[in-house]
Amino acid sequence: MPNKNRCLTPATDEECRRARLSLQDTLDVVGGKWKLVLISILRGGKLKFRELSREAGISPRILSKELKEMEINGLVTRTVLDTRPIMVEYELTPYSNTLSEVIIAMHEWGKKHRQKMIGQKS
Amino acid sequence: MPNKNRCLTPATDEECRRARLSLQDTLDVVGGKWKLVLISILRGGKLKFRELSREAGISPRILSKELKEMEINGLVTRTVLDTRPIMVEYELTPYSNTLSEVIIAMHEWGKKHRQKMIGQKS
DNA sequence: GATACCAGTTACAAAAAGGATACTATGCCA
DNA sequence: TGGCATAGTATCCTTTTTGTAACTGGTATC
Repeated sequence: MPNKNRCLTPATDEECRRARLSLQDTLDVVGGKWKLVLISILRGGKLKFRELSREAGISPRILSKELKEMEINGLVTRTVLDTRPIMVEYELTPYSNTLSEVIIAMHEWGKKHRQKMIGQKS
Repeated sequence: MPNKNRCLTPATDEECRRARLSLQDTLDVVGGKWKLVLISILRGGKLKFRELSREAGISPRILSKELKEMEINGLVTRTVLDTRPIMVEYELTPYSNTLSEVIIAMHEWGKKHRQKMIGQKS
């Protein structure tokens, strides 16, 4: 029996609207081209600004902007090291681990999708 | 003992690179402002062009473009109904269900993140 | 014939994102 | 003093994305 409202999991239109808002909240925080990629990279351990820039292939200007936003949202910490020359380490916060499921789900899907695409070629 | 490579789950740098590529593949297909939102809406059942436009609050121009890309990627089907005036229904494909985990993970995270943000206000 | 509905498209404008390059400031080393 | 490395910033420009408004074409209705 088909359901009248616009969602499967939620029971009411109101819950449905809220579910969509949640999705959009997530997209506001980790949407865009870089944030999830940066988190994915940092899951391997803290990195310095330059290293991160090289690793991700992202220009310093954009990287700086992304990291600031991620710091505001509590996803990374910024630590200035007392070295010469000064270096800055970026590290994921424990809170960022709550995104694991999202990232892993996207890893998995991308892998399967690529296999599907390759299969279709022949 | 800290690991030398840049990932936790994968064992080698090569696997790590591939994991990141998978993530980026996924972002290529469902990244951007609208695609996951549209899928989320369509999970409640097929909708006509206008309905979808109103429901998502997206202009016809963008909606048309997004739907074309999603059709190419095998995520939605487009069916012209023989009605006056002609209407077109968009429906998720079975393949799009493979994105469930991604969407649900993002729903959940957005919900929790919002609660965290509200908690921090006080 | 005027009006209204549907599914889009077209043309134009605005905004956001991204990239390249050069630059600041600090301090080491030779 | 000059050269190098670090972490960014500043400036300029191009590309991409998004939005608005008007419009096409087909059909029904008043």
